[in-house]
Amino acid sequence: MKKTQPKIKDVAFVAGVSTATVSRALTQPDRLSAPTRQKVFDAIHSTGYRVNQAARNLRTRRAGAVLVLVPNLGNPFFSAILSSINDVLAANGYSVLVFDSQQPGASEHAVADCFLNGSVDGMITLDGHMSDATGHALRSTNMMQQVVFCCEWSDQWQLPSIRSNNGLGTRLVVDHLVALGHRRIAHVAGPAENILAEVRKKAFAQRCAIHGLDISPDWIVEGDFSLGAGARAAERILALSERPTAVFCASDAMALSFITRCQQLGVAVPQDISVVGFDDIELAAFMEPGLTTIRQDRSGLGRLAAQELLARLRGEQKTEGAHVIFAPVALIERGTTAAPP
Amino acid sequence: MKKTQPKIKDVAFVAGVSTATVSRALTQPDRLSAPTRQKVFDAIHSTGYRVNQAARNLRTRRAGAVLVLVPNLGNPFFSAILSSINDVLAANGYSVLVFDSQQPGASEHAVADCFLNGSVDGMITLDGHMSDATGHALRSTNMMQQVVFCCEWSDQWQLPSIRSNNGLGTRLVVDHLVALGHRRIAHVAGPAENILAEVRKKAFAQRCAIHGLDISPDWIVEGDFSLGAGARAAERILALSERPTAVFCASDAMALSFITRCQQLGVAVPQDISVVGFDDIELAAFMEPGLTTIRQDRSGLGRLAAQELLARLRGEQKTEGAHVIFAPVALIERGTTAAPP
DNA sequence: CCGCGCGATGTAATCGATTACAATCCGAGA
DNA sequence: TCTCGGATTGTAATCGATTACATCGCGCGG
Repeated sequence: MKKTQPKIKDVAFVAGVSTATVSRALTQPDRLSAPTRQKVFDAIHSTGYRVNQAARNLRTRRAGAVLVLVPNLGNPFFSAILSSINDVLAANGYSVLVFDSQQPGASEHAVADCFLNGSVDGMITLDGHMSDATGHALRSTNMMQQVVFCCEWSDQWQLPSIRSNNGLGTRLVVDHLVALGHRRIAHVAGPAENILAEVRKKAFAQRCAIHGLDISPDWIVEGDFSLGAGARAAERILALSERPTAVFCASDAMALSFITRCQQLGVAVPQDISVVGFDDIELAAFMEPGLTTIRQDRSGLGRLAAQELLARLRGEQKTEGAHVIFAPVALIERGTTAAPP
Repeated sequence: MKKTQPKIKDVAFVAGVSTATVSRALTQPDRLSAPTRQKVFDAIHSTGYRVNQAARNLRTRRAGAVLVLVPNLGNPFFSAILSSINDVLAANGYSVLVFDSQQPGASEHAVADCFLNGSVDGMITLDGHMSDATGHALRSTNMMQQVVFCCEWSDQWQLPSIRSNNGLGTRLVVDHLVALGHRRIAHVAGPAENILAEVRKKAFAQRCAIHGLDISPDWIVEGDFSLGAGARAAERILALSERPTAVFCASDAMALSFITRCQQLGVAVPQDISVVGFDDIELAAFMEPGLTTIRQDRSGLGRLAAQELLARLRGEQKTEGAHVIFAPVALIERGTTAAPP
């Protein structure tokens, strides 16, 4: 049993060639004659050689890793996206380093400790927030070219962004409810500072206006995408004197707990009130009644983001600045919407 | 604006010291005199210096990264654990590299490509399966010392393992149901080859026997922890001529869809049938009725696993071989259990 | 006053792979 | 026959930090 890992020199010795030849066999096999290549591969197998990544990284000034910033890793919506990002990057020889950006100061830290010291080649962030400090640090090291937003984004930084068509999704919701006959529609929004919350809220207001609906300010409730927020919103909305007949929740999690709270308060869904979510998490199909919602193509979002980043890492980025790709959305009609009472 | 990142040599020049001194300021500040240390830190700030990880890794033969193998990244149960693993490791200067072990051949690949070439220092696996090839590869490179199981485990490899007290959790479930008066209890198990499924199923049978319950083989249904499996199990169990009055599902996801399917088939929970889950995912508290279940300390599991690994990376492992730590579980009584009809 | 020991710092070897440049060989064309 | 070009392979510099060892200076006991 060997004490130490074999190095390229050992392989070269066994194969009877130089270290340069071994290295070339690894990185550009075409440049070697067939017999030499074979000798080297045999030697690699017989010695059990493995390239030392640290050495390779040092020399090539690459890291072979990508940072993925996730706001709240525990949220299943994000982890599905992470999963598909991981698949694509792994298939292309990149490792995925994850960081939870909700950790206090984690985002700064992650960027500082991983990006600037060269331990990652690029970054995909699912978090639309990017502090000035982080942004400037990235810019000053020319790393801005290797950052891609996914799902969320920030208008402050001109960066490529893969996102669902939130405007369309919202319009589909409003149109669906209006078609059913609803004219009093509430909206449980995401947190105020969130770009998705903002876009969906604005699209909701616009679409309602187009249909000539009169939306009371009381019907717009701010949430935070979480389960708890849906329940709280239900209490507020059901307590209103002029109660809406339908609710558009900006996330499935909120829609879910909204419905639960309605049931607990003796309000039937969809008979008394219709509810629509956003995301189409797996559970939406497995509740009773099934949740009517907007499907986001989570694996597509992750895949596209990973591919966009890969293209940039290869130096193929066509467009400079912001390059926005919209992933498709679709209305999935299930059982939580019906005609108003 | 600088073209290139400053290196240690540049800092040394600015500070008027040698590179060795700068390096020492970074890694063992105590060994420097106060004024020198100050000079170096000033120079580091003024140059904007960042250590090059690849170079450091090469020299120190460390990677500063840990691999986490997750079966199905999209599963929120795992992502919560991943999140706490991440917190602990990040706080200790390690990056977290994730891999989805469900990718075909990914597990082998991940270990081969990351572990053996030195790009990670250790591994936490949430997947109880470890192929012979992987295990032997780890052993042959002395990497076995730096592997920790979390949640799931394998008896084949004598490795430290952090797990919930599955036996106790299962006993709590059975005792609870028996105390309510149930004597005909079904079990929706996990997949056959899964260690958690096996342990819970066995504990279930044993505890039922202790209570003198006669469990029909028809009442033991194999699932796979997923939402779909719960619905299918419900169909099978409700169709039985001799129907059980309570069901213990090996995961909350299965319990949830089991209940949904019951409702769809006109069977009331808990009036007609009681249901208990396992995990206590966040949603369990937000459904109606609330899901009675066994709480697993997900963040504790992740934290303990990370700490165990850190101890081993520091070379502090006390015990050789298998070191099992049990995380506490607790019965959370909500609304899906009641006395039998 | 000498020399020992210790703390602080510098010099240079080292980690292991990549790659610019040089050397060699071989066949084709003049 | 000689030269030129291309394909193949070797030599050695290089990436940037760490650290063994050497050096220096200083205080203190003998």
